[in-house]
Amino acid sequence: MLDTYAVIAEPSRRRILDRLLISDSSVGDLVQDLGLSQPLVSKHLRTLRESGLVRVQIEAQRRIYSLDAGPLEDVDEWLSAYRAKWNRHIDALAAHLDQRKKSREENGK
Amino acid sequence: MLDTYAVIAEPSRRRILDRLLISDSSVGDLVQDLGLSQPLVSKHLRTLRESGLVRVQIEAQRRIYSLDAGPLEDVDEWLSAYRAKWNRHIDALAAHLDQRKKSREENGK
DNA sequence: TTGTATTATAAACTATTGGTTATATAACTA
DNA sequence: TAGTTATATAACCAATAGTTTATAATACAA
Repeated sequence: MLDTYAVIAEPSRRRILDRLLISDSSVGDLVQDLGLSQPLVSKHLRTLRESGLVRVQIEAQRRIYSLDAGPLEDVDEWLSAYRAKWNRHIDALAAHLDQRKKSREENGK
Repeated sequence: MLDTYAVIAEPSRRRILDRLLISDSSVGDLVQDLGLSQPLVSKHLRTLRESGLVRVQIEAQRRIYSLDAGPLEDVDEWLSAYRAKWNRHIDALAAHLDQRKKSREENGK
């Protein structure tokens, strides 16, 4: 079984998740909207199901899939340690631009 | 070339990033601290370098690697759309617990 | 220059995975 | 019941990726 990181590494699976973010949908809906083959969608849905990112609800012959964002929280938590870093990056950029601006102003003086 | 999602899907690479979060370090440092083979570390560092997540600084025979969290911002942005969902999940849980508490209080009354 | 450290690269192997095609399963419909 | 719709599964293929072993490249030290 794939962990959450591996599951979201696959572009088609992210597209499926993004689609389910809009609304619950059947396999057929996903096939239509994403332009993927039905077996492929079913296969991706299986791994999404097994990793706990989606839930199924049987409705006659259809399976209605819905999002469960829960597992993504782990990824978010891991990312949080890095958030400070790229903010620092932005801060550095801002300082740099600020410096340039200051220089220009002084030259224009 | 692997995209950011694929790069962080690999556990050893996440360990390398986590290590670089603490301090810049040479390849040898990483090999020691993570207990991975030197060629493996070098290979992972290559993909990390190519995806822009680390930077190298040559210092004599050593290569000092440092973190660049920038690319992780894309992942964070993608995740942000889902944040509301798991918050809703937490809200639902909170509401549930609240309900239980209320019930207990009423029973105790 | 010769030897030693440090790191990168090449080659090869194995396992895994995304994808397709074909088929089975199950529920609805006429 | 027979046919149709919706989905899952199996078998297979091609490509890729992680890992190891062996070797090359580069800089320092004696």
